[in-house]
Amino acid sequence: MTTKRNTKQKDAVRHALGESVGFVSAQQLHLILRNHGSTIGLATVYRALADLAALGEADSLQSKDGELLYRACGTDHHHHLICRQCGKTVEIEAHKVEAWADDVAKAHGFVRPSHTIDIFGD
Amino acid sequence: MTTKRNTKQKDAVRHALGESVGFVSAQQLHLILRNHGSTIGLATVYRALADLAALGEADSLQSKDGELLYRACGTDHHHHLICRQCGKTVEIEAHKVEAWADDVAKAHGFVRPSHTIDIFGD
DNA sequence: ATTTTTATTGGCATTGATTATCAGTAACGA
DNA sequence: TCGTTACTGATAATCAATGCCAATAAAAAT
Repeated sequence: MTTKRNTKQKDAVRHALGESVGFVSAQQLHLILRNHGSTIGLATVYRALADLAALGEADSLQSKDGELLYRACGTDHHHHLICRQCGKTVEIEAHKVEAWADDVAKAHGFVRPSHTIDIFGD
Repeated sequence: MTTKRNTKQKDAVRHALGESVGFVSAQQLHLILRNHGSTIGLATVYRALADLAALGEADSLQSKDGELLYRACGTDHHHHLICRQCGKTVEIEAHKVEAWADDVAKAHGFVRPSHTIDIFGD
């Protein structure tokens, strides 16, 4: 079977993501890493971010124009309150709302419910 | 000042959107219209959809891969329960959740709160 | 430690959705 | 009807994201 390997590049992405405040795009992270002397490739940044997101180490959401943005996070599920202007982000708890979402899905016969809940303001 | 004009193309898009069940992309709508004999341009479909969305006549959301999807809708605010497989869509009411979202935003000093709440299942 | 295996990398080409450009067209008020 | 100018449609351009592939470097095996 295929086994994941730990590479310097993935660590670099993980670290850069941890240093960043708020959400960053793969392109931005790539630039940041290059500016810090790394020779990491753009495709690698995309792959690393996808892996981190799959592992639950990173959290992703889509910006208004469809760009995928990432942010380091714990493994607990949570949602965000995001400033439209400065990008400042606040993590929020939404247990009751999540339960509601699951109930609504089940009530309509849907299985494996998931949801996207994000709040924006200025 | 600039005045909006009513054109056959915009009407065609409005109509095709009304006929469609669930969410459709601009590309899909363009194909549908061409298959029905229209010579409408792709760019025009994009412009018409953006206008309709701005007017509140259409509702938009982003698919998992970043594609913008549109759907005709009334002016009342609502949310969606969407099947990941077939795209079937159910409109749902979420007054309590919307109130919660506004409260959370205000509690953190954010103004002009808006939100995106969508539920997915199979 | 050295060799072997193969997941991963990085540069580049490609895809695909969306937007910009621009000359020609048509909506709407005068 | 006429003139203004918003709108259209074809095409080119943009840009995030992915596919491709020879070269590299983790782990495992020796």
